[in-house]
Amino acid sequence: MARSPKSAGKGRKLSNFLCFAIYSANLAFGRAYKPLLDKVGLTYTQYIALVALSDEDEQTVSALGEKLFLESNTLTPILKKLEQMGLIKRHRDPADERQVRLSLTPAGRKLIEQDLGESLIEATGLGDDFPVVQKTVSRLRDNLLRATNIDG
Amino acid sequence: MARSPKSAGKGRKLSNFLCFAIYSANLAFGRAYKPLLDKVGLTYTQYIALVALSDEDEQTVSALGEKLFLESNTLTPILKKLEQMGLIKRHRDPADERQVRLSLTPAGRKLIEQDLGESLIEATGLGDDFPVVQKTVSRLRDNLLRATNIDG
DNA sequence: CCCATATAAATCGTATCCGATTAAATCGGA
DNA sequence: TCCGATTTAATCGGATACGATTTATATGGG
Repeated sequence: MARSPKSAGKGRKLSNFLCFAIYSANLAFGRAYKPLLDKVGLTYTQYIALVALSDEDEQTVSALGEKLFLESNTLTPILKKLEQMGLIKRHRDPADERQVRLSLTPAGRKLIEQDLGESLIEATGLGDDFPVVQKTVSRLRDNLLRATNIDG
Repeated sequence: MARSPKSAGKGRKLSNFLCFAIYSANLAFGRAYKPLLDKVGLTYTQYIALVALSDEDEQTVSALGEKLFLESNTLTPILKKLEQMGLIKRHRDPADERQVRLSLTPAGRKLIEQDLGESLIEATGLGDDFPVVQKTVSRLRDNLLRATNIDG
């Protein structure tokens, strides 16, 4: 919850914390997606996982985790649910039985191709700044993770 | 997970989704704070709640919820934990027994005044852009919530 | 005064996150 | 070859989020 360097003295206010802006913006995105995702019976995280899986067939759980910044403890239950819903297939890699390979089913691919959330671009109110903000926040994330892993 | 308007055709890639940038940046902040907060025995959300409580004494749960964009279903367990740790006091308002009033204890205030997370400002790698990004993301959040509540 | 309505907080069930541990499979050096 | 170290998922427990419901209190019209 690092604060703005500007507010040095007393103002320990939430509104000056970048981490709170990110935290609350994440909640807001989840709520904005909710009505859209309810229609197809997906949660926010399930949808993000599906998008990442649409990128490439036969990914392992670890590879998916690297894209999503998550690990098997979080992903395994979500992936089992997606499989149970008929949106993905999971199977052990015959060449290395430790790994589980993941692929979208036709139903899963069809769902992703609907481009849910396209309608939310306008709701961000960012206009032409949209790609700039996206890149800035991604860089912020990468910087934080790098700093955390070096001296954490 | 609204995508950049630029990537119209095939690129349904996670890296083009603003909501994923926010989602993953939030995870990154949580991980960056973890070692700092572990030292004082707090979780990320508990810390955010404490900062919001330091703003004003005798807030109600609802008022705190408006600042944090959370409701009593999420806050009550967190507040009970903070009380149990001796960092806040909770008591029913005698003038309206439905409401619970919240205040930091001296221990709670002392903890907040340590300015944990100050060290993370540099880790964001944003430099002078820090306050700009903070305001942009806050505006994004407010726009999303407004759009969600109007036609959601 | 009485009760229907409204409001505030708490409770409950489901779905994430995450640290720590476990189980199974693979790998590598003696 | 054999066994310890490593790797990959999965499991488990604690702490959020959140929709839906419940409980307790307050309010207002008749």
